[in-house]
Amino acid sequence: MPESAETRTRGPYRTGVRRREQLIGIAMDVFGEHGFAGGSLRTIAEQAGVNHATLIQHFGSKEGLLTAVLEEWDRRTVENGLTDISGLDYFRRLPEVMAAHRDNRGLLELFTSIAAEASSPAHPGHAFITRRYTSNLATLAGHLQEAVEAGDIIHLSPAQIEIEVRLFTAVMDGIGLQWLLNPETDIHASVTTYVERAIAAWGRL
Amino acid sequence: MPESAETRTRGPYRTGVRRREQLIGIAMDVFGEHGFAGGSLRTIAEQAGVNHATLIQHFGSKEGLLTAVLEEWDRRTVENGLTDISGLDYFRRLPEVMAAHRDNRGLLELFTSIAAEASSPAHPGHAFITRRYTSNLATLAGHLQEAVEAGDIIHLSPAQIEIEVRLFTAVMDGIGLQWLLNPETDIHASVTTYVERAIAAWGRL
DNA sequence: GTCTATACCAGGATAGAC
DNA sequence: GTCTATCCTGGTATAGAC
Repeated sequence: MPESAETRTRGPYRTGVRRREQLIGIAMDVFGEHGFAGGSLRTIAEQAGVNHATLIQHFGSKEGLLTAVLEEWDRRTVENGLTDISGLDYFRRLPEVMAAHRDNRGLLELFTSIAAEASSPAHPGHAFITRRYTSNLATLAGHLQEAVEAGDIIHLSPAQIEIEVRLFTAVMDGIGLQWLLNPETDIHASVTTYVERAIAAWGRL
Repeated sequence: MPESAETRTRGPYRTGVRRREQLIGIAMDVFGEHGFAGGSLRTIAEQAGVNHATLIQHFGSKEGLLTAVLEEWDRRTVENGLTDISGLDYFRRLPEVMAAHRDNRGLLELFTSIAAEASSPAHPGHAFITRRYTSNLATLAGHLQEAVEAGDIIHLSPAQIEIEVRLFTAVMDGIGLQWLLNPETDIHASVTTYVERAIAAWGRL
């Protein structure tokens, strides 16, 4: 096509970017419902109205699609607030964050099943998941340390802090799973009970 | 042990029963490592030295094999003690039960990934998992109610009891997952901290 | 740059032979 | 009981159409 002098950046790849987002969204649903290994490229492609080869074309492989989905999930959940909250308030807000999963069941299904599936080091998502957990635990530990330094709670050793943030994470993961298994589960009540009890314990440990 | 010579239990299915147990054991490892969808019948069959069609013959389908594996897992974990323990002592023993997972990583991997994957009602293991959770929650609730009636702890409403047993279950599931992702995780320390804190709270809620 | 058609191989399931 | 042969689905790779 070497003829026109003015090569405008006319939108050919707008379609591609949009298509990519659409495919990631659908893949999120399918992986969420059937797990990574259980959700097929052909199913995702069919729901998107494209050929399954298009998925490979865009993401290189099924694993590449998974990575894209996990990154999108990461982006969405990190953005969901709590950026300007710190110290004890961060923990006090967690019940709301958890309750928000009610509106994103697919996302929670996806992350829960991938997290469990990727516990095996051979899984394509293993690195992503371990990084995510390490980072989350560190964030929580930072806020807890901050609360200690602000004098809001008693002193906690690094080992104690690690135990505390692991328990918080466990409660959120575990209650999330129970809600997936039984939507009658009252996420907010359980997590609130835990948060209040933990903060009370930190005051008189 | 001589028994009635009348019972026509001739040898042929001794092999079958033993083979079946062997296959379940291998399937447990493979599913534990690659997940249900990720572990192939051919891999399991190869490790057992039989043809993959033999697996279908014994268990009807891959799903049937999964069910057999889950039931075996159920049998093993239910049997692992705690049958004659009740009330508050039941909760005090949970850290040991959790710590025992260290010797059965494959089983914990299997159950954790299936539990998450099976949160979707369409999954073959959904019925098993929801039944298991319902039953476990009921068992825990029974022991907690017993502790209330024995006067070991303050009165708890049914709603409060549900919250408490869900939190216990969440902690065990969540800490188990974190240990799978990072074997350095100190399961016993975390769960012990939680148990002590919960029991303390039940004394002065 | 985006998409399709097609071929290839692994894996689940079935039927029938030994 | 176990195997072989066969069928269908699904992940991957390539060629070529717009």
